[in-house]
Amino acid sequence: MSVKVRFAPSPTGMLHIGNVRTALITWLFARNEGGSYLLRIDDTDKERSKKEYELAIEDALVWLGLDWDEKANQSDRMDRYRTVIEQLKADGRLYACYETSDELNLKRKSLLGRGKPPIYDRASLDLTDEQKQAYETEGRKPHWRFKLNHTPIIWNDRVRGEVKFEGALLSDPVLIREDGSPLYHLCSVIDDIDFEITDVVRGEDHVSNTAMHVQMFEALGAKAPGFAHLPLISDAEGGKLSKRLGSMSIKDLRDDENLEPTAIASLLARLGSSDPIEAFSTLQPLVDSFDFSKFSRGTPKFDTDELFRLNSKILHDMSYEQALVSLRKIGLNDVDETFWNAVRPNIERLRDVKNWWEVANGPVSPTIEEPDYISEALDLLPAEPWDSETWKNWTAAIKDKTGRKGKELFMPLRQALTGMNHGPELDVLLPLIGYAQTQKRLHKDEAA
RNA sequence: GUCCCGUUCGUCUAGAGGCCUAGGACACCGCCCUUUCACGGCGGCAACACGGGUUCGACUCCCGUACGGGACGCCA
Repeated sequence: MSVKVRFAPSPTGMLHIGNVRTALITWLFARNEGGSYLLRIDDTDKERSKKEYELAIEDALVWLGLDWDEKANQSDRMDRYRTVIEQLKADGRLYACYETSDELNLKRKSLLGRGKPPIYDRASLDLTDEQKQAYETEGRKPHWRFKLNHTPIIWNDRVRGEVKFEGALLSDPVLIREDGSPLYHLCSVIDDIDFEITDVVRGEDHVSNTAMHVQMFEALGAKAPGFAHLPLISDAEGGKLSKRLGSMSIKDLRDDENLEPTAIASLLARLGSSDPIEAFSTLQPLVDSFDFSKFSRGTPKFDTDELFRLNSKILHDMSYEQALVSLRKIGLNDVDETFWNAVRPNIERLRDVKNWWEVANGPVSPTIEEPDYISEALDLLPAEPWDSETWKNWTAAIKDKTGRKGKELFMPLRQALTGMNHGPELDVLLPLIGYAQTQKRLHKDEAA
């Protein structure tokens, strides 16, 4: 049977680095297996779900190159959930509870205070019809819990191996709110059944949920899918991802940091796996090499510096054809192949091309520390026309005249011409700057 | 607090009792290339958390300690 997976974000905010990782790895798995990918929008929380976030999520996935074969919104499936709810009630797997949130909080605190795990005590399970009636007349509405079997729960996880849970150590999950709306656990399991999901890929923060879900699949007469729980990633300091990175949305990385989507994918696809982290300009090699068994169970550190390194590398190797669309997007319509090839080894982000474009087309503030030397150089500046040999001829002449060589010879010229002490090869750059501007920049007093 | 998971070079990891004087990748450092910087090529530095067992032998198995992560919602 071919694999079918889903990525199920809730549209309550921008995708952040952790979400993207799950989305990517799930996708890589599907594509590697030749399976299909469902984008499922978990928008059952009406309060927090927003259409704009849903669109932003889709936008981000498209940008990253993660295409989906099918899309569904949980908000469109409420009727189906209601049907299942009735079935579960009829089967006696759901029971009505009347505690308020405050009462439950109190119970949890008290349990915690006594050094016990805060597991729901099932007090409502023993309510008589009369007692329930009394609550109802009091104006209380029930929320409903799924009655877990107190038996061991075992599954074979693609990442964690055999995972064992004791049913008795889990709280009966609330599946239906007081207002009658279904909660995540219920919707997720029903959808996984209805959409015939073969493998659930998610973060390890879900392992205990999975234990409950396994019993829910059974209760609904379905075979549980396979599971893969990835370790969460932490930030470079080893702390929780939330500090800075948790708020680092994919939008920030794209718009503010100007990163290439493949840089992000290159890092997230391999971080925590035994494959080396390499800069890839397409997703295909990541698809081809994907294997859950390569992932370890430890929590890897996500380092943004690594992201920037990969980004530089990808840019350095990027062909003009590949860069073209992005260059247009940031308004660099006149950059031609010669210019691109000249500057790409010197950029870290695509928009750095702008800086070099300004260096070539002025104005710049030249740095002139040795006016006498620069003025000698100016005297030797060849007449037009200029070509790729001009720089070589010019510097050879300067070398003869001044006896300088190496860094002494070149650096002052670079600084005077570009205002910087690093940059593209000057034999390429010089003709792009042109005679007129070169002459201006070598005049120490006139900012050109 | 309880339960689960983890701990090998700075980082991501290989390692499933003798193959390990612990391998790779990235970073770092050095050299080379380039009559400059960067790019590129080559090389070097660098780790088994700690303490007990088990064993002829432990990075590998067991127990404990420490540290880190996760879970314990009418969020997903």
